[in-house]
Amino acid sequence: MTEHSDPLGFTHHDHAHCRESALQAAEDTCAREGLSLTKQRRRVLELLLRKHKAMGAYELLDAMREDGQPAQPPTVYRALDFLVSNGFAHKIERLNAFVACAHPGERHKPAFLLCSDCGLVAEMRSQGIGEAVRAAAEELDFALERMVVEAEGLCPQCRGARA
Amino acid sequence: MTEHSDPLGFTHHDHAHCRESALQAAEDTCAREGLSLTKQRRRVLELLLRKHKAMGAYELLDAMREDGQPAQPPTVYRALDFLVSNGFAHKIERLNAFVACAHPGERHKPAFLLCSDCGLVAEMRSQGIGEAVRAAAEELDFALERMVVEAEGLCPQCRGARA
DNA sequence: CCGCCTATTGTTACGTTATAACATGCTCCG
DNA sequence: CGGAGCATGTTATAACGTAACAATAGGCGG
Repeated sequence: MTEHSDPLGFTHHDHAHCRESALQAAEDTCAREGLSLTKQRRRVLELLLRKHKAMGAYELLDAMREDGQPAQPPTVYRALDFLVSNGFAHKIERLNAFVACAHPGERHKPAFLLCSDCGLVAEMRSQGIGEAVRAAAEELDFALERMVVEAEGLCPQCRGARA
Repeated sequence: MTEHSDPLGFTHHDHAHCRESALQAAEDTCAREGLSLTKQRRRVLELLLRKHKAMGAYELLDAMREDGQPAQPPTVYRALDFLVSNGFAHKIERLNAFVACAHPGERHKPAFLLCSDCGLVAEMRSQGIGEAVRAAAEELDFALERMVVEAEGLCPQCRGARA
């Protein structure tokens, strides 16, 4: 296993497990930090985990309607704000979409791989990239607060399919 | 001078000069590669260079209206598509906005610093970050095509102002 | 238990960003 | 000339996101 291991999405994995453990991590963190994982917040997080891909806010709204419990845009955006601020989900700027965090609980600066063919979104653990950005910022006396790193290209499968 | 030198925006610079040279570089590149820097495309590039900051498409439209030559959204988005595809401008995903490229002509994978206080957008030359992303992608057998790197935080000035 | 405070959610309406689809014009070249 | 291909104009609408205010719910001191 390397520092980039487990880029959620490149390999098969126990889906039910990752879903359960992510929810559990969210509950634990909320309990520990006095945050409330309310019904709507939990619902949105479950949807993100269920589909296990990047979803737009309106895609979430569609899913909520299909579940028989429709909601309005502000409801979803508020839930997403909560999830993102607390590290349970991330926004993919390039796609205007959201994914459940693949490493909840760990404090991390996420970096993503986006497949332009199949739409896969994989979250990397990449110490190296975070370090490089931090170093560049420091050299310019820039106080880094957040970083967006999204690499686009072809995932191994799609790359193969084109050969 | 380091590899991160000249992050356009941190230092004073000859504005008229950078504007002229960017336009010249665009013309040269177009001539060399058989692209046409048409009136609308040139207009949008000039506006980006004139304001020398990140501008939204509708901000550009406002400017065009004020110039007495109004245009419609598709016109601007098409010009921006051209400029971005050919490396004369970049999209800042985090801001849904566009900036003129600070290093036109050079083939590069841009990385940006965004000041969350004053709105400054600086384009870094950062070999290091590009390398780190490339390495991470390679390790996962991911065919990197494009990267989005946007570091948010406080620029030196704003950081100082808070001290 | 009650009433109050605060956080969360509901609801309506709207602002901002981006694109589809089709018509028109422009230019280069045979 | 004429048509092919690219660029632009034009209209309409899709997709993404938020402001503002009302209603509700859940915890806590009295």
